[in-house]
Amino acid sequence: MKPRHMHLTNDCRAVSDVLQRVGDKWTVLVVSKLGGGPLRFNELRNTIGGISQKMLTTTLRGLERDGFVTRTVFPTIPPRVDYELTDLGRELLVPVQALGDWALKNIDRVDAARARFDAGRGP
Amino acid sequence: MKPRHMHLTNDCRAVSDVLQRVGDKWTVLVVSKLGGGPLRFNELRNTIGGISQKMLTTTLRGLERDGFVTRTVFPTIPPRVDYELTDLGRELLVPVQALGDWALKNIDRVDAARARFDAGRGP
DNA sequence: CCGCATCCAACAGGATACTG
DNA sequence: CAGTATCCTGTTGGATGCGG
Repeated sequence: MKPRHMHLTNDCRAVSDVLQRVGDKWTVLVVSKLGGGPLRFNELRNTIGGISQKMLTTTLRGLERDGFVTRTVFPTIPPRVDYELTDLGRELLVPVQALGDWALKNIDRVDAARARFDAGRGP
Repeated sequence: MKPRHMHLTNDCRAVSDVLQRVGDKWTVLVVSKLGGGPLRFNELRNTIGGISQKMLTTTLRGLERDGFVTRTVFPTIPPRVDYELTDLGRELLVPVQALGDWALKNIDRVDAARARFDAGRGP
């Protein structure tokens, strides 16, 4: 006998799940780089700049697990691994970019608010 | 002599700034509750459920600093504090809810991908 | 009622060194 | 080249107690 509000808590889980993935330090950057087409591990590493090997691996594993990117290994020597957005990943990019665009358009207002807030505190 | 790419790094800062705020544990929940109108501190605390006093305070301060909510103190005894979305806050809600809706619509696909991924690893 | 201060556990994330 | 393993740090967030 499932409570009728079950879907509510579940929905919250779903939403904050996605939001936290989007909010972590590198995911959005990686996904948007992959938006231009498939890239190899080190191509990603270089075009991003500042990301550690560990975090790139971790981020990509998470994205792969959630079905946002595919990982293709070419068994050559030296090895070569391509990462590419799935359909799901490209669809995610739409609302995420909308949010990004909003951020760009309104960052000045946010910065102004911060300056105002900090001014009323420090001195 | 500012480098011509300056705005690029700045843009990144702006975007990841907003994304991290949105991605933290409670911000979106708080903002969406406030979407229905102003609420007092403990009203928020109760309708959310599971948030600690400390985190609610921290979250609200951050939102206030960034200009997303206003904080109104009524100097009564006992004190009463109302929080309300600003115009900026309400505008933020638009792309954020779009992302939330996307999450709800696609959570099944994500869960399926996770199940597939985990199945191919454990045994 | 509102919120700050403190302590503490858990985790995110960076640097480095080592493998196939 | 593309990882895995290890260590170490800062930050996040929960619990509790005090104060206006």
